[in-house]
Amino acid sequence: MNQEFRCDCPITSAIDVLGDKWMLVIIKQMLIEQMETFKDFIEGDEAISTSILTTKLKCLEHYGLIDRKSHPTNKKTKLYHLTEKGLSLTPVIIDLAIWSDQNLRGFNPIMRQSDELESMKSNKEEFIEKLKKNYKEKLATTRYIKS
Amino acid sequence: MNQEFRCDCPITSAIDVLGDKWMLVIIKQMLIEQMETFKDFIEGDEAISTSILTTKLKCLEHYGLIDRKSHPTNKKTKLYHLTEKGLSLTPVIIDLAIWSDQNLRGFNPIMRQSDELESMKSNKEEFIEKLKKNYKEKLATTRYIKS
DNA sequence: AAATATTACTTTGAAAATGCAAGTAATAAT
DNA sequence: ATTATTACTTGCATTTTCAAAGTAATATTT
Repeated sequence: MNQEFRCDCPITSAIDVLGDKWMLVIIKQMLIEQMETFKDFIEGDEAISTSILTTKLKCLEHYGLIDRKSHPTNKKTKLYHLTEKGLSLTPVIIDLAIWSDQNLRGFNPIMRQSDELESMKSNKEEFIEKLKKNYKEKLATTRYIKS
Repeated sequence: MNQEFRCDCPITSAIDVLGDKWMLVIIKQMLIEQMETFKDFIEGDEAISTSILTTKLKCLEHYGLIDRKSHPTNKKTKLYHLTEKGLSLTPVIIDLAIWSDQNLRGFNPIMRQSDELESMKSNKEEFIEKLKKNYKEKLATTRYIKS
């Protein structure tokens, strides 16, 4: 978060913020896997450690990609949700999914197959809009009921 | 390049390969700034060090995103070029450019303005195809003439 | 032909980022 | 009242990054 940017290139600046092992993974977990609490992330397949999670959540908040609210009924739980700025990374996430499906299967044999990949490829823009709409709707209704 | 992948998620796998400060920067430098030699990268605005450059070029080659050829007339120069696999990251690069332009200007005040950004946003698919075509055409003709 | 410069590296060691394990404070459940 | 859960923090080890110096092959200059 200090000495933030290497140069004046917009692409490099994006990588200065998002280019590490965790920032985009956390955004993906929120957008696609509906994760919203500290516990959700800790228990995720990617197995992030608590210290890094704390650091990265603060960084995501610093750049305005997520917000952090108290749970309405459980005071010890914090809820992390994507902001519009965070949601606007959906195209990047989807492009990475498509690219990975087409170019990384030979390197990661256990990579899972998704039924959504065909729809992603053929109607990318539509898929992106659906994902974003879906996220916002779930936010507006029943998200934190599990806790 | 060892213990490569965290889990079976395609998006996380893409980040396992591309999620660092350099992999996508180098691909951008090749695609947009027509860099192709070791020296080109060393002298770039991002100021990569020689040891990291060596490591990252090897990694990019390992995943088949670039290839490495001898210069046809200068034997001490190696030429690094994007493969089809590498070129297929163009959508990711463009999405990052658009996102950065819209969301990071407040954090990096020196970020440069590009005339191409409007065209990127309004005709994304077309812009991507043009960039790729352009890259291939330059490769086929006059690239390494400067050396 | 000899000396110098260039290119693409490798090596070394220090600094920074990552990550594990243990601990803590506030709240909730039993 | 005791135990469990959640969201952290702290300390330390490991891994990654990276600057500086060195090297080997080739090219250029004198």
